[in-house]
Amino acid sequence: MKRNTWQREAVREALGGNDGFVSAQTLHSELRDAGSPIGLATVYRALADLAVEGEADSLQAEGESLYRACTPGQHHHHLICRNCGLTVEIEADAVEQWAQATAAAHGFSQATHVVDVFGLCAACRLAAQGS
Amino acid sequence: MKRNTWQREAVREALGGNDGFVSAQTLHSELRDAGSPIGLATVYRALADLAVEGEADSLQAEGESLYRACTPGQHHHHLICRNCGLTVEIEADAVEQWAQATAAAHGFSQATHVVDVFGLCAACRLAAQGS
DNA sequence: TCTACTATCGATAACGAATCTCATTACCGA
DNA sequence: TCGGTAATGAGATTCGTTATCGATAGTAGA
Repeated sequence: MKRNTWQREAVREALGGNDGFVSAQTLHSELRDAGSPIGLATVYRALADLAVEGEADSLQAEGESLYRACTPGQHHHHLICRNCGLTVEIEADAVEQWAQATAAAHGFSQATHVVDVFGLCAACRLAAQGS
Repeated sequence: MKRNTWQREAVREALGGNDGFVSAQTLHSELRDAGSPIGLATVYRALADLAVEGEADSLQAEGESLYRACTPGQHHHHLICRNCGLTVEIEADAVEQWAQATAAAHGFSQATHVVDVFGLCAACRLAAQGS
C-alpha cells in the first residue's frame, strides 16, 4: 500500500522547481529554508523512489548523486552546463542503436548505457568572455 | 620533481594485472594480500596520478571510483560486463561527432562526454543460461 | 466517523569511500 | 656520501548516504 504524504509531494515540487541537477543535500536545505521540517532521510527516500518510478533522473558527479525532474517513461540523455547546471534533455536514437550494435558485435547482451554530455552553455560562455 | 617509487610501480602493475575495472580499496587489499605494506592513501594518490597522466581510466559506479589500466593518449570508451567486470575498449568516432554536434546545436561549447556501455558478456550469458 | 493497522517519517547512529595531517622515509641530484 | 624535499603511511577526519527504531499519521474497514 503506497501512501501519499505531503513530504513526498514537497520533494517532487522542489525538484521540479530546479532547472538543473541538484543534490539530495541541497534539496533538503532548500526545503528547510522554505520552512519545511522535512528530514534528510526522507528526502533521500523520496528521491530514490522518484528515480525508480521514472519521474526523476539521477547521475553521479564529484562523489555525490544528483537528481532532476524529467519527462517520465521516456529514455533520454542530458546535455549539462558544467558551470550553471542548466540541463537540456536530448534524444539520441543514433547513439542507442550504436550502443546496441557495439555491444552485440562484442558478444555482449542486455546492453545499457550511460551517455551524458557536459559543456558550457551560451550564457555562461558569454559571461566568461565578458569577465 | 617527480620520483619513481616502488609503491607507484606496484600500483601500476596491480592495475595492469586486472582485466576490468577495480576500486582503489580492492587494489589496496590485493597489494596487502600479496605482502606489500603499501598504504591506502598511497594507492589513492598513485591512481589519481595515473589517471591524470592518461595511463589509467576511471569511472564512477555505485558510489565509488573504479580504475583500469588503458592504452595511453588515446580517447576511447568502454564496454563493461556488469557481471564479471570484463572490459573492452571501443572506439566511437560517430559518438564523438554526435556529442559535438548536439552540444553545438544547443549553444554549448567545450563539450566533453561520458559514454559507457554495460552489458553481459558472452561467457557470463552462457553461465547464466547453464545454471 | 471512529478505530486499528501499518507505511512513512525523522533524529541520530552507523557506515564507507575518500581525503587530510604530519612525522617519517627514501629518492635523487650535487 | 649528503642534504633537500617529494613521497609515504597510520590514523583521524570529512562528507554523502544508509540503517535503526520509536513516533507519527495515512488509509481501509467497521
